[in-house]
Amino acid sequence: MAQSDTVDRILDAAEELFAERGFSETSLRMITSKARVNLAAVNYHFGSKNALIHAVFGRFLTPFSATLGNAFDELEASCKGNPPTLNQTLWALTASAIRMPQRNERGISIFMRLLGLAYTQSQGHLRKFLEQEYSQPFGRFMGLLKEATPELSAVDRYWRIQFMLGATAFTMSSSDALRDILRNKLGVETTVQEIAARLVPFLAAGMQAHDTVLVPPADFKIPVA
Amino acid sequence: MAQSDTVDRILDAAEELFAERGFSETSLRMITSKARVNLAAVNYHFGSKNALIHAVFGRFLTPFSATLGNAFDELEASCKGNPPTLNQTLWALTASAIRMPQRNERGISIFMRLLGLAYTQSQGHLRKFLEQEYSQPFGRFMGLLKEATPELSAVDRYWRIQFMLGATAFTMSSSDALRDILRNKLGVETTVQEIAARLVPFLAAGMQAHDTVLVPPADFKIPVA
DNA sequence: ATGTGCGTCAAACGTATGTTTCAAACAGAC
DNA sequence: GTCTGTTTGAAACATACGTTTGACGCACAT
Repeated sequence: MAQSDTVDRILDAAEELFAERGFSETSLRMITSKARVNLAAVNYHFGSKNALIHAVFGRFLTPFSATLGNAFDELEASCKGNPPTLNQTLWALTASAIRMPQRNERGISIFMRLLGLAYTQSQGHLRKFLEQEYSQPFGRFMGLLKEATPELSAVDRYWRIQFMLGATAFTMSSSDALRDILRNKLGVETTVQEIAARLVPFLAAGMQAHDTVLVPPADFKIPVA
Repeated sequence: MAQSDTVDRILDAAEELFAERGFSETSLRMITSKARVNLAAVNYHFGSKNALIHAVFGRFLTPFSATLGNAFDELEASCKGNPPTLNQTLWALTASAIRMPQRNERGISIFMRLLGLAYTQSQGHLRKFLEQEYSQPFGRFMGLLKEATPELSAVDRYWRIQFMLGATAFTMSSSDALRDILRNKLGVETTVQEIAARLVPFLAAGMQAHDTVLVPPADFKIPVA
């Protein structure tokens, strides 16, 4: 019943509202009234709205990057010197995300949506915070991708990684809405696990595509690598 | 020197600022001062900020959807009854986007970034506007995709289309920044055409991936379709 | 010349935001 | 019980926002 109650209630409410509506579109008054907490509590406990945003990310990103590090350790150990394959690397990441202890059943959606927003919304302070706080696991993931796709040129790999990030961040950032559409249109229920299970093969196939350019329009200049 | 000047200056400034910073993060005062126009001009000419956002989209989406319609017409005519292939369909879309008359050299980047924002930011009014205004070309594109991938289940196709949209919108929406990084890191210059030439094979390969799930972690439940 | 309609302008409106203030309530140590 | 540092409470702060207002200037038809 000490501070923890207020702090956690604020973080819970903020997390949910940010995921629903974005950062600029969520006011402190929405957060504090959802958390049933006084308005001043946010600035008292966190200092500012931006610091609250950082705290929301830190709360799940710190344990996640630890989990991810362990997953990569296990993966590399089980490969005994050989570099992990692309599929293994992607699955290690995906499984780590999905296995994170959830505060509630929507935890994974919220997690993903927040990451997507972080990447998409141009909140400069957030990107800076994430870069200097979590560059290590990100760099390790990149290194594994490089080892898993030695046949790609650096430029090709760079762009394809961007494509993967895009497909993932974008899909996850609106996964709730997309699930709703699918339910109404085809009457199908979908879990985040199922989305991930469909996403990984898509990414792997794209990452390993042969670079042949098929049937471009006649007047469309194909650049040479 | 009539109204057109003011209206277009507002649209130009708004387009650029929206693409840079998003919708909520761009105030009317930023727009009008960049356009060197009186604050009240926006509400006078457009009625509201939301209507201005719609106008920005309409200005390039209306000619684009016409161009795209023609491209699809040509493509279907050249196929004489056979449905166009996935590659042909993707190239028709890509080439139409690239061939659009540009207001300046960054036109295509701005175009793509705005589309990405429209998809990502939870601006309800924008989504509604786009749906009721441009559902026809979008639906036609979806139909072509369906004919080009008859082997996919409806659910698989739905998700893979979302993945494609994500990779495209996301990459294009930050293509300026990504190009800068590539220039600084590898000393390589990149055009939007080159990005497209790399993106299309990636998308096509992902779209046609075999749905085999390789090397999932032992305790990761693979959902069955 | 004169009135009419359209576009511009500076100023203000009401509302909502993030943040600050300061008194009251509370905890635990002595 | 009293003191001390921490946490809450209601209220106000200054600022920024989208929008509205009414006066003003200017073209052009009468």
